[in-house]
Amino acid sequence: MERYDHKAIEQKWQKIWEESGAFRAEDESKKAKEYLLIEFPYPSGDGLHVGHIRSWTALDVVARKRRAQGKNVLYPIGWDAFGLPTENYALKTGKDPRLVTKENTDNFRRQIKSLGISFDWSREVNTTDPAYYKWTQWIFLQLYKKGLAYKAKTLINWCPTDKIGLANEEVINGVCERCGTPVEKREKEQWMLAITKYAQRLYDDLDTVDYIPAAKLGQRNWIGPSEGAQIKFQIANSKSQIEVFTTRPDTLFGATYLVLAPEHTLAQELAEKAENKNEIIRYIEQSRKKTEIERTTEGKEKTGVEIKGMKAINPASKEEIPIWVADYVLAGYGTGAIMAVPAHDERDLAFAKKFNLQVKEIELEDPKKITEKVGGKWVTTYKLRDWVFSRQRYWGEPIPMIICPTDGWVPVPESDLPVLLPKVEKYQPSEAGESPLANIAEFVNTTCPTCGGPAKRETDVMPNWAGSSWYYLRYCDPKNDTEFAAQDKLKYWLTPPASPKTSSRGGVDWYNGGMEHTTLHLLYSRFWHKVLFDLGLVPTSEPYLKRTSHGLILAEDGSKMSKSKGNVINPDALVEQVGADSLRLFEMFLGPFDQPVAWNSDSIAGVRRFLERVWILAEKVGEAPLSKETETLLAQTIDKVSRDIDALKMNTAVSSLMIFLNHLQKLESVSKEIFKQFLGLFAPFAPHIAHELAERVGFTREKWEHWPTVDESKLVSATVQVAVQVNGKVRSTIELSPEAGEGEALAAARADAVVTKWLAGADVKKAVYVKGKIVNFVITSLDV
RNA sequence: GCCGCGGUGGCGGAAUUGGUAGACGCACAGGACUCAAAAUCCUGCGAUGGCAACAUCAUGAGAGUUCGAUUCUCUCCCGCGGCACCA
Repeated sequence: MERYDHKAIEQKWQKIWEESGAFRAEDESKKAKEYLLIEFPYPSGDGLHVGHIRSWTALDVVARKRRAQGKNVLYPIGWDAFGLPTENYALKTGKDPRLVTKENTDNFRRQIKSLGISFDWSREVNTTDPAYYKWTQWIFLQLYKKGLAYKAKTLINWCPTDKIGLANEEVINGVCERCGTPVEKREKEQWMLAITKYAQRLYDDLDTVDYIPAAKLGQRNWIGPSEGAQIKFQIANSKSQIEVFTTRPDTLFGATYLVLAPEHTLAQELAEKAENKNEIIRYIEQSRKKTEIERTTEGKEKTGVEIKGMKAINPASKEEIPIWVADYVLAGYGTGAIMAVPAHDERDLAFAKKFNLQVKEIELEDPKKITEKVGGKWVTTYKLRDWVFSRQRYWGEPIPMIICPTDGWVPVPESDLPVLLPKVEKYQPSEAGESPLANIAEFVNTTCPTCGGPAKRETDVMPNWAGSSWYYLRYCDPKNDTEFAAQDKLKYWLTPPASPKTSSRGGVDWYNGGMEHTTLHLLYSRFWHKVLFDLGLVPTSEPYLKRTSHGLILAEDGSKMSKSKGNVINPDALVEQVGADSLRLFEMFLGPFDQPVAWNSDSIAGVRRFLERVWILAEKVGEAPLSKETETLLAQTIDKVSRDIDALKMNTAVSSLMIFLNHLQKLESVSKEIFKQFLGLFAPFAPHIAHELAERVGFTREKWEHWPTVDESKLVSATVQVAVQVNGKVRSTIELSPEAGEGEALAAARADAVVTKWLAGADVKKAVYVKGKIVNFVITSLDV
């Protein structure tokens, strides 16, 4: 047999798989379906990251195993291609983002194909494709029609030099990433999505899905419901009232001052009548200029200013208390105003101490009774805020709205979708900081769909989160140009076959992605899905049944891989040198899948050697007797590998394949049956070499491409080793039948020569036997 | 500061409900093969003492529960990730 030539073998099988459409999911199938999903990548100019390979290979192993188990598997791939890096590259070079995206996706596609990952390429989607974003826009219109999209003023990061709105990511230590100018806050009318209307359902329905605990907890903390009271404080000698939110109405008697957030509208209004008007206005302006990062780097030192000449009345004690403005109170949470109880709150205490405010010790009231007594409301508030959906940028989906002087905001008629993103000369925003689209008269000027008069298009585009909030739906029916996906196809791919017709439980069977996406992306996507569910457009109330996460791959020194640090591993070179199968196996063997690992090329040699030993083993395949030992080890290996794959414990799955190979290698010859079963287990990890060997040994596809089953009767070996402890320390081991009872075990243990020595002249106070595991004698030693 | 996840040989890591700590792999050392080298194969490989049998110690540190703790509880230290004045 010639030596193992990974290049020839991998190219050969990749061609066969491509030409035969081996991994195409069938929309109509008698087989049970299985929908496996990875987070579709952003096609960056850096090319494929070794971290992509880790996560996609793991689900590829699952996909190949499920197919071998007779499932109709959907394992799709696409591109989340709108976004900042491509746009910034266009800003710098003037190159059309469409072109850059094409180049990058071509490169990614080539790289992924060279790894033999069993994606269904016939369903490839791209968020920047008008045939795709037509439906992203269409979903936005449904949100608008349901009253879930609205315009509101918000503060954005603004670079006065570049005249551009910045993402948080582009603000480094309070200055613009590009030019170093201090970033300001600027008020801007933006499209908002009312995700908070779904807060409680997004919270409660986590009980119906199977996410890793950290992901559920992340979502719950982000939504952050808290129960409490809204209580109105009358301002003395005025008609105005300040409404506060508190989780501790029981401490109402101890409220010795009120605090307004600087952004609170009342702060401005009350300042007008205050004795220290200018001081207050200055404070409000200062805190507005501060970026969030500045606020946080200031540490815990509290700042604030009293509204002088004005008092509020504590509705419980009827005492007059001072009113302050301070930026430790956030406008976006609760009512933007708090009652401060220094005796019961650390932050209030710190503030009170700094400004010499009264600290009043009190007896606690019943929270609900006191709330009712002072005319307050019992409410649930959430940390979750509505989703800012506008970007004053170019490389995103145009928001399909038109503003008409007579009719106001009017949605673009569905028949006119998609609103195409026009080509532009310059990717710079307009002088006023609007999207570059605002510079294109042909785009902006249009007619009102309602009155037919002249009107203007919205020039904001959507954030990247838009296209990724529903892509898993498009995979079910990616070519459909009359609906985002046909109902029967959604039903087939999202509904568990066994579930009752009335059940809305279902979704993608298994979604794996990065820990960094378990809050925002998952939450946004769940929100859109629930809206579509309410409209009767998807069959399930949740998008994903199961969610797992992978750990990052770091550079050898434990830092993040990045182009600027020059520590990025290029998978192309490894595929060339050792082959895709070695690289796949190596990444699976690297360490626990859900934990971060540092890259260490040293041990690639080990998995490459493993593949070569499998290659050589094929020469020994023939007629061979089957020993009890081999039978048991086979059963144990099937059992272990099967369970490990389903739990994503890929490193130990590979290790048990190695143990089995080590055993087979010692045999004179290996029976065809054993080798076939070994290949079955091995194929999902190293598919190319497995198929090649199967062909060479003469297995037809029907004969070997199915998942081996465990013969339970073979799983247990005839004897087990049982450790014998004396006072908790292992002194000897004995061979026992796994069924041996306590009497038999203790007798055998006492008969052991070493144990006899340890027990000589001692009182056995207690003897413990755990079946098949351990014997422990507790003795009082006479030596002491 | 809060939340989450981790800390085990020279290195990556393994250890079903508490039950023989170090599987598997890397590196290293010795041997076989070879004129030689590479590759491959065999053997060894936590630390300390001992020729050895063996003994003692050892899973970040310290305590606790238990016949028995890497695993459970408490306190503390360190690393990584996320959030951050959330009332």
